[in-house]
Amino acid sequence: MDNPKVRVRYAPSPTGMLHVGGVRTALFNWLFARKMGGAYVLRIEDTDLARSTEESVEQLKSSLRWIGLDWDEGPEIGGDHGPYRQTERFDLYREAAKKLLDTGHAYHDFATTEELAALRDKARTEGRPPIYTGGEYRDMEPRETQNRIEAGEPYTVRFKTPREGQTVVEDLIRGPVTFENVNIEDFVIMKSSDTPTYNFAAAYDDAAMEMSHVIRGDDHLSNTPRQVLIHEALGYGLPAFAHVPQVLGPDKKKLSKRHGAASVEEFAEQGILPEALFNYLALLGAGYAADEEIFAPNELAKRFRIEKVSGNPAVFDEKKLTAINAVYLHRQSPEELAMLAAPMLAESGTVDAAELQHDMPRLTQIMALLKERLNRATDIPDSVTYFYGGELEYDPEEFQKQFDKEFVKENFPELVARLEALPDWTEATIEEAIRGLAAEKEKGARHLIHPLRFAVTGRTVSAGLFETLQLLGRERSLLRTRHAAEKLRQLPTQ
RNA sequence: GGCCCCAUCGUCUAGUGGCCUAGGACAUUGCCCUCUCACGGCGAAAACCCGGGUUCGAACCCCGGUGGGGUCACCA
Repeated sequence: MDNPKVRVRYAPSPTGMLHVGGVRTALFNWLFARKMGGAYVLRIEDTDLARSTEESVEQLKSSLRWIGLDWDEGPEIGGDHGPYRQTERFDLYREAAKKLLDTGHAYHDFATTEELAALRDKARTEGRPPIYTGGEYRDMEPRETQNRIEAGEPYTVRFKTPREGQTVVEDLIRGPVTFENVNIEDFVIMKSSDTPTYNFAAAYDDAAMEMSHVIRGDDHLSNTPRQVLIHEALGYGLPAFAHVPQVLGPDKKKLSKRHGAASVEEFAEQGILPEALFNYLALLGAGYAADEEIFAPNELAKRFRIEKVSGNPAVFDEKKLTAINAVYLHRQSPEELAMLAAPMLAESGTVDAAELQHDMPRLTQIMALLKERLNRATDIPDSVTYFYGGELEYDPEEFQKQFDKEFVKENFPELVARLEALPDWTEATIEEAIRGLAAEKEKGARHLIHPLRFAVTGRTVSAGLFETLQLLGRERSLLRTRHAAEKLRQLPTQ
């Protein structure tokens, strides 16, 4: 389904980290472009000189790449419709503004910020909507305008919005959305600094870059009639619009930092795999059939249908993200997980870097044993600690709970002895020793297994005890069981 | 407040007038498996916001209300 005419874009403003809401719209654009065989372009909307930073641009790009949303045209890649940063397109906007001025679609406005604020206040107190229609400037004599400009009076350029009629936004997700023109004020297109406003730059660029579809957050829906007006005034055709709903926090408010993790980087730090975030976000409100939900990017793209995207806002559910992440984690091979784990272990200081170096095979075996139990990559360091190091510290209370039993006191030393006497240290021989002893004493094996597990891992939960013991190794296992047996002797007899 | 959008289990959703005694997934929970945990298997509880229409028949269509969200800048 190749369609070179299909062109979509993700157009973030580099004023912070890439937000999950942002990735999701980027994701929908990417999915749509892939599905249609069109182009997905990245455009940086950095016209707000005060808030845009180079650091954000870099973060944006790396976050996008991390999750796998590579762009076909844009910064670093180039393309036929560049430049792709709005700060590099100022001349184009000035030219377009001039065209609008010349054709009577825009005018110079000399009202000061203070005057405008006063007007708004007045309207508000009178209970009228504060819609600015240019006053004396809207239809000022060209001569007069010229004089003021030459006198050095500051001005903005405003769009001359029709005072009657309506503007209809044809939205792929919501159908036609109608706006009365009287409710749209004469908005600024060029600031007094001779730089464009968002609405103007975005509309111009979408036209100039020949976007066929504009897929973006629905917080832009109320801006859209203005952009439609600009397209029409400039004489360009309209792209199709699709406004996707916001991503909300559990309190149904727009998702933000105070809901915990909200940026792509934070999720990465919290042990979320890129493919898991990708999959989860794609599912969120995209209207895929619900029978299955683990899909690779290309599969997601194949099934994507923009008109199926739900119109209602979706609550971001970390639990479900974690569940999907667990699926992806479990699918990794032990080798891949070991590669993932090694740097984490070294960094957290759980394991000596040198030891890791020469013992990747063992780490791999450990990961094979543990992977079913992982939910997030960040679970790894804590879950492997007891596979390394020597004697363990025991929580006194739990120790008592595990060992202060008649049967354990009587038989644990014997268990230790039998383990020590084992000719081969394998899962099978270990199991046989333990079960054998339990059988002789006519007790369930669990009466030995639980205290042994605690002795050897310092925990009450772990993977299967026999395989764990084997992987722990004879030395370490015996060191710890002896240590535990020693402590057991010191337990006060009551 | 004006304008705009939205409304099915706690959450994401399926559903486009009869197939719905409303399906799935996550979360919750019972049981089974079992050396604990996890996995897996089998169950349970859990929703069509309200009120009017239209229709032989509405979760699905229309209107109103209510609720939630967005937006009202020389920010994007």
